Amino acid sequence: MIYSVIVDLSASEVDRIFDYKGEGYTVGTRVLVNFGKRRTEGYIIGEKETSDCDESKLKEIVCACEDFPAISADLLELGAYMRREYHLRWADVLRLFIPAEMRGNRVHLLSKQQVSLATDDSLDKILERLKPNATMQRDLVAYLYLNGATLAEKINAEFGNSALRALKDKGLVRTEDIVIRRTPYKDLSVGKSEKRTLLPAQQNAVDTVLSDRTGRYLLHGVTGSGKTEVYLTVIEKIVAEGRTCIMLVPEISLTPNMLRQLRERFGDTVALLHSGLSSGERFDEWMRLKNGEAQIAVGARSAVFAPLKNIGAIIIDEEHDGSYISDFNPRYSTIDVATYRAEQNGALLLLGSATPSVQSYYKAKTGALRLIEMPERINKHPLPKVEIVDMAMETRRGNRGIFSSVLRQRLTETLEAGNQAMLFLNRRGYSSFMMCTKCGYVAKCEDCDITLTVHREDNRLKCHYCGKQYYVLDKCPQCGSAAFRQGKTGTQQVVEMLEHMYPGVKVLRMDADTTQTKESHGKILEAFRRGEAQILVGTQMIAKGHDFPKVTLVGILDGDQSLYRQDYLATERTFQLITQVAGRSGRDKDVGTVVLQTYTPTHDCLQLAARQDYKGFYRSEINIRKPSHFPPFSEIVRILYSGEKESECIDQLTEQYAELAELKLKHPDAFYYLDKMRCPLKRAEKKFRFQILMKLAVERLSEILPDIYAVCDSKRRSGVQIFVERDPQNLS
DNA sequence: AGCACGCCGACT
DNA sequence: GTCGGCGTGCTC
Repeated sequence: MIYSVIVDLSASEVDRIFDYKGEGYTVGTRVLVNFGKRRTEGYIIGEKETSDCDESKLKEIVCACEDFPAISADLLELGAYMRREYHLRWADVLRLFIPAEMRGNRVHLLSKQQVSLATDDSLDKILERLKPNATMQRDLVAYLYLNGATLAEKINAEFGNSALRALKDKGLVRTEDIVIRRTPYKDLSVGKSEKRTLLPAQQNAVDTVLSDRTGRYLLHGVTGSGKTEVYLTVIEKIVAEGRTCIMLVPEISLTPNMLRQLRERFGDTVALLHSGLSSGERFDEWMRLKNGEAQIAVGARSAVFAPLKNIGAIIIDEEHDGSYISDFNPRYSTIDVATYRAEQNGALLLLGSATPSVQSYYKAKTGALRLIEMPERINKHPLPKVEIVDMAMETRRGNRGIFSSVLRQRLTETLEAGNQAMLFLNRRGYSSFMMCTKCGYVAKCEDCDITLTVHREDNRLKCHYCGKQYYVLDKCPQCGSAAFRQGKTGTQQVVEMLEHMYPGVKVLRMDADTTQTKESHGKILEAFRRGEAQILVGTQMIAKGHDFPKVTLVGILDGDQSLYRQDYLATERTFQLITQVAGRSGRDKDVGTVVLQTYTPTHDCLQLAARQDYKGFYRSEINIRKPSHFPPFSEIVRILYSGEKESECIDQLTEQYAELAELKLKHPDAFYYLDKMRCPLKRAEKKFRFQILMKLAVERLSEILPDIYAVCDSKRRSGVQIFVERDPQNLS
């Protein structure tokens, strides 16, 4: 038999099928092959009787890496789809489908010795066969009789190795190897599963979703409306029918909470998949899904590739979240992948959000998704009251600080009432830049076109793009002056200011700097939940999903910040962020307050976010995007060129741009827009950056995309990296 | 991606 | 004279 093999090398030159000879392999199996002068792993993606190339040239497959096909037929099919849609390499796609450490044989099943009695005789009968003074042996036998099979390591620790050996020699006990499953969050406290009654809105949502088991749904429910309960009930029904489910949450820090709720309900049939697990845990959880021990996969975006058969439901919580679109190779949209898998398996797809992406809501409006609404909070808790504070006014009144007088007052009230506050500022570090007041010099990274951020803790300047660190300047390298002005306040400085303003009040900070170790995330959140601090200061990452009953005040220090993004998603991201952050306030019985500080208090987006008026926001946004042909009325495609030599990048771009211009001439109605330019981020990690941007007609996309991808592959020069992105989320 | 082959500068 | 730089080409 001839097998089509993809070698596990990520390079465009070898991104094609190589034929090998072999007997008795199954498609989807990972194999070892001799390739050129060396040996590498590969994936069998097909089999055939004859090869297109000279069969005498074909080598023999060395052996299989595992004794089962690691990749199922439908995942191979998904891989082919992703390769076509996103212009990815086979190897990069296939790697998504297996635990990383399976490659190179770096992870194995963990097996341990287990000790058990070798006879069914009664305890007295066994003890008769032992000498009265063999106390250790007698104790051990009694222990095994009472506790059943026990791990050898435990027996050895408690009874010693010689007693065990003696009993084994007598044939009274036996040892055997058993497979130990490494379980993530083993000691997560799991409560009793109580049968909850659904509220009418929840029941209605569940009924609608289950009315068509192959439907596509968008569940639009305000924060606190009880979407999770809807997900759990749907999963319960689907699993009861013998089918499997995938439940996705936007980021790793949210998985423990979802895992707890799933385990309460479904116990061991839940497996967790995300990149934060240890390699052993990830492998074992993957194996449990693969061999059917677990039927429910929960995790961040990569869990969409869970090795499940007969999928009945794929649920994506907080579907608008940017983390569902991977930002670098292999780049894909989790929602698209989920849609494909749902289609393949005849499963239902359920997207949920309090602030759906404009894209998804548009799909709901035009019929591609069925819209389900839950407009009220559980128990009719009112949404938090949002006060917009005009910071320009504050400045005129002489307050140049980062806290408005309103926020200070609310903060004081909150602390006096014994409640907690969260302050949100999407800028980490101490201050955003260091600038010479004499000549205007601003410290920048040597390798990137990025302004360096001041970090006080270790007194360094850091590049937030590549992470490179520099000593803090004592004099200006340009003019020698020692007079510096510092840029906008970051989270570190906010904490310092708060500690000064409220002596004795404990403040916690959560941002990329304080969450570098694996568990620090959870630890900070737990400490805050337990009330060990009264104020939590943080970036993006405090905005999502976490429930803090004692938080009654949320302060958004710089509500404008994400509006300054120079792309069409700026408003959408700002609206989502503010609504999400505001949703953290007043989740218990107290009415929450949100103080939103801004220099543009009349901006539509902020006004609508303050009223939590999603539909108003959607209407205003769609009215802007339609005439200007922005998504969902087009699809943006970007080709990014980067390389250390500026001229090589320009040459490569120019050549391919000419081909695209020709393509546009041939299909004028497929292009709304085509242009080339330097990227706003001119240089990153020593590489210059240029881009071609296109806005394409959605209905012509499937026809024109292969041509565009072909252009990306043509006339390639070494030294220039080319990266194509559909629907880029940031255009830096 | 790797590893070979192949043609030009500074050294035991 | 050679050792070794990395440019181009190939891998079933």
